[in-house]
Amino acid sequence: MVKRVSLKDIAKEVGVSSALVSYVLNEKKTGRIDKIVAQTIRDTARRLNYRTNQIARSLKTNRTNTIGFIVADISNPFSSSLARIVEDEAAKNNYTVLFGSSDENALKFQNLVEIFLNRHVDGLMLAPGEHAEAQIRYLQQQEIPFVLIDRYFPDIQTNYVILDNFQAAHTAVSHLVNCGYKKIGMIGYQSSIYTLKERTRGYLSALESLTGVMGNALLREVQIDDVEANINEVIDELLAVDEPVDAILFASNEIALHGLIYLNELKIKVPEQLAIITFDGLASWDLFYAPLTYIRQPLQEMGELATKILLENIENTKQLQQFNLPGSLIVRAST
Amino acid sequence: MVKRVSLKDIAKEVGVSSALVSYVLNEKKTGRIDKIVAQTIRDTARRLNYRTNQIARSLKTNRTNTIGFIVADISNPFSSSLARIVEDEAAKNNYTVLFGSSDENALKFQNLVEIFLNRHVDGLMLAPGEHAEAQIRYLQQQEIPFVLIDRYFPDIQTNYVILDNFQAAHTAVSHLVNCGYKKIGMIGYQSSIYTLKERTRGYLSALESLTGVMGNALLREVQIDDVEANINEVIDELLAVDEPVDAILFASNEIALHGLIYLNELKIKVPEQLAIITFDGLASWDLFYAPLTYIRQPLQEMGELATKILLENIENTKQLQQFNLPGSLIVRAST
DNA sequence: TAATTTTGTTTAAACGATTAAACAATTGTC
DNA sequence: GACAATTGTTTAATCGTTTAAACAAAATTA
Repeated sequence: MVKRVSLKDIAKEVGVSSALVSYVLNEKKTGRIDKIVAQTIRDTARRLNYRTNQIARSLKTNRTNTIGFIVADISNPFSSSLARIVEDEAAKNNYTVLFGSSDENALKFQNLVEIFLNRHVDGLMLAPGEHAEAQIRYLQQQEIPFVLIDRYFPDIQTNYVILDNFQAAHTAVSHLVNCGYKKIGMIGYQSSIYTLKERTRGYLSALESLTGVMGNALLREVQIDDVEANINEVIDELLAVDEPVDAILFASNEIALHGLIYLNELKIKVPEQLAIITFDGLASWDLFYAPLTYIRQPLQEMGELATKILLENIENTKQLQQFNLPGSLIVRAST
Repeated sequence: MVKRVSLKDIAKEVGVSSALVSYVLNEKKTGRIDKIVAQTIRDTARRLNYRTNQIARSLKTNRTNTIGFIVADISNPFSSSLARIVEDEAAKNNYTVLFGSSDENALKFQNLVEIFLNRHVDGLMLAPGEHAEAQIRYLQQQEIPFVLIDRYFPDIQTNYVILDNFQAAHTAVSHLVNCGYKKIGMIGYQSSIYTLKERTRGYLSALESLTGVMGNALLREVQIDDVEANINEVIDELLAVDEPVDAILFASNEIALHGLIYLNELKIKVPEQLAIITFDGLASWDLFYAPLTYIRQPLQEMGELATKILLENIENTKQLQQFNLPGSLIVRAST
């Protein structure tokens, strides 16, 4: 690689000290520096195609202008859309984002945190999976700025931005009840992640208060790290019985995707035979003959807000900020 | 933030010089260092939870163990799948990947390259859009290791890994002809990107050689940065005429997605009225009542190969490596 | 036993920036 | 004209590593 131009190279070329070059290029002490000298320095920097060595700067300033973002699964549109929003928002503030995907694997999550800390990110944005509590506590203890997104731990006081999952599930069930569906099932995740648990809690609570049905006879769960493993099976459990459900709430785009594929196979008619409602919008919902009714998460707002909170925490330690954002019900053809 | 433990802290604790600590932790001069001292150093490092300051190391070694990857659009599953593959492959070799999404915007692409170079990435993996030639030439001139993926410039001698787009399009058309379709249209991108042009060239060439049809009367193009802008219009041009096409080749998952949504609106029957074939697999193709026949790109191989080439180029400058990988035809219900 | 080699460790410079403090030259004040 | 204030610039230390070179002590050789 060609040797890069340093402050010293510019200084030598112009005939001044490198300190002066630094002051000029960083626009410090602007009042005191000779205008002509300053302009010469700027011109020379441009001519030599000078580019700040961020590594050296970071070493001195102890700031990298970098944030680390660990999503649950980068190949899920929920994560990748969020990734883009956060990247754009960070870029506006002169920050670069390092991404990592934990794939719902606690060890991978931990390794990514390690890697990011080694690289001295200024802060972390995290969508933590199961068994990440210790890691989160460690970050707190080290006073490393971070914000949780999409997921959080009720037992740990942290910054977070999440969907109000309880309310969202409640809204979904309430909509199905209003449409006249009587036997409403749900397929959620078999996971201890609190925000996901809130979805099933919202479902159960709504069922009870709106239809008087108690218990979770119609609730089924799939593996979070391998939805396809038992999705068909649980759908069969809800449908291939004497009194099948007449509506299903899917707890995520991923569950809905694989669920619908199986419903296609079964040639179930939506919404005549079975109504469908799901969490998360997806462009491809419109590929299905009955475009899905869904709970829209305010991704843009979540991403912007989480970035804002994180950057504020990096700049100066602030009060805890916790946001439960409302989802919105988008009614379409499947209910 | 809590002050972090440095080599010096360990050295003080153990009562040796920080050089010795460095040698031990990096396993250099292993033969000469006293085994007991070495073990004490390792134990102390662990006890104090020492973590290398990569910033300082990078400044000295001029290596960051980081690569920058600029994709065309991180929210497209093609890009995000590739991103995950490259991330995993890089991690195996102890590299971290910085991602950026150019969104087919030459300026954004340029800015991302700048940002990555400022951060001293050791190399770049790029899916360049239009007007990126100058930038690529600059990288060459600066002798910065890089590899192009998915796209390349025939006029510039670089490392690249791409799909054999000409052959893939040829295969697609050939399949349609074999199925008995007579009037085969294509919707591609209105773009000068060479690998995309190759798709239309493959289509035209196959049409000519297999059916004797010359010219591009049935070829339509949509905007690459806004597919939805005119996709409906061009579909109308192919269908709402006296002799409509009986098959369409879509040049990407994105075009196919929006195309199918419109076909759903039009209540066109696939494949009875119209056969569909597309580039790129997508889990959601199965949401469509007639799961799509498609050209599968060897993503895993592309990602692994490109990473391997890039890392080889970082370690030591190697011969140019150029790969045109074959796609595979996955025949399903839409043709 | 003196000279040499080996072993174990330290010293010190370097990477490229930032920045407080020092300094010289000029300008202003009384 | 002496002193102070301002202006413009440089000096030098520092961030936390790496690593060649130096060095002292112990072991080996002659």
